[in-house]
Amino acid sequence: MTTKNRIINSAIKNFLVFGYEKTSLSLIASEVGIKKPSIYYYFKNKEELFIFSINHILDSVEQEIINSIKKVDTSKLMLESIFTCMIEFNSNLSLLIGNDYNKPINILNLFHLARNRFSSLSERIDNYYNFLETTILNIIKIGQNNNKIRKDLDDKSLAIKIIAWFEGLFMLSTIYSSFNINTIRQSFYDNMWKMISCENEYIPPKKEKKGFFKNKSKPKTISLGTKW
Amino acid sequence: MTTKNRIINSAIKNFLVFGYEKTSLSLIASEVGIKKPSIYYYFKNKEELFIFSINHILDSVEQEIINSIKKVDTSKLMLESIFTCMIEFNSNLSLLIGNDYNKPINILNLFHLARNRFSSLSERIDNYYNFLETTILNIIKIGQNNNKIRKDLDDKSLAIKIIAWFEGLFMLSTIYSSFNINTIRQSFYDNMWKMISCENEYIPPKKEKKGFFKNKSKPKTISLGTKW
DNA sequence: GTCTATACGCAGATAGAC
DNA sequence: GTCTATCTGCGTATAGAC
Repeated sequence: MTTKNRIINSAIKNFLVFGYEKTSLSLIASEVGIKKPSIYYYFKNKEELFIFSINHILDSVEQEIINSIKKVDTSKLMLESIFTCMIEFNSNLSLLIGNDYNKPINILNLFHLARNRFSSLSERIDNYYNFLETTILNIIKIGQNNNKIRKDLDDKSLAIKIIAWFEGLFMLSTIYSSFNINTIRQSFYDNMWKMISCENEYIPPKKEKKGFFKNKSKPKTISLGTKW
Repeated sequence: MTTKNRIINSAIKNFLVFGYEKTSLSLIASEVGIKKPSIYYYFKNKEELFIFSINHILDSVEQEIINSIKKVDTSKLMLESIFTCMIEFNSNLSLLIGNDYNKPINILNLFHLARNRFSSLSERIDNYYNFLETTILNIIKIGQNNNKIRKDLDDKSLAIKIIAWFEGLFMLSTIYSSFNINTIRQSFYDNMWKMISCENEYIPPKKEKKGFFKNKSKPKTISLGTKW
């Protein structure tokens, strides 16, 4: 592994854990086992190192998603493989960070900072989400054509919704300690599929008239009490 | 408005836009129209000011959610009012930031930083999500009892999923410029309700046998091509 | 390529006058 | 309560030797 690569690795690690400002070049240098001025031999400044790191992460995750989709051939499995891929990419980043840091990692955070600070990264991140959106949209269309995904759901807005769902889960797992993504990932995906797919076997309740929900009849008052 | 309140307002504003490190006390002071050492009269240090600000935000949003739920009486409207409340709280923060900054705000970012840095905030944020989770869970239970929300969806995991969904939308709107939350908020909610509610009028396709999806029969190969 | 030495600026924070 | 003046530390970045 070249010095340059070791610098990049350490940079990604520290940017993920501490953010941009709090990551110091001295820290990166000491982790790599060189002195601070040596970093300037490879990168013009901190900004260039950061931009390089983020681009590197985005290139990798896009490539992994493309590869993983190719291995399966149903819309259900394709969506699942994107989901798995995103989770595993996250896990790999966690691994990169190592056991020393047991703080949750949050790549979205870094993306947000990257966007605000550097316009070139703003474009790159848009490209990434554009790629995700188009990919998922196409999978949905295939699923709808094959009668596997509900046609009453608008494809375009469903695509965005799925992305938001995935990202929201990652986000939540880093800011809500009671929530562990690994314990629910399978049930989450199954449940999501249940909602969007034609395999839905829900049988409407028989005690209510079918028109009930459409009427503007005043529903029973539901006490929210103080219990919760 | 007291000096202390003006400091807090400016602090929230700057922490939201620039994050913790990049927000300097000199900047806050100059915005408020005082000198830096005056801040130390009200707050022990930068850390205390930050912790105070985050607690202030969380208290406000919790209160707004509690108030907004009380005004409606069906599970559909309750969920919708939580969603609306979260969106409006976000808009209010945008307003606070003012037109000068047209960068998207992202409160989740700040929560993540807060968690990692200060353990008292870590607890406070957990409390907030616990509150959200319990509130939504109870609404779901009411909805399921009244045959308005699908009973084949697990209530507890649905609650988490809804939170992830909302937060994911906010997150996405700040890191994906093609996506504007305001243009899709109503269709998003309607669509979500379509997925979780008993009002689902989806009719399974007639050309396929019902057992088709359950068989492990090899599906047609779907070419992903290079077009996308 | 990697180092030592060092410039420079700005951050958080304090002392003490008014 | 608010200020001026000042301390201290650490960050990015550069010059130039080896």
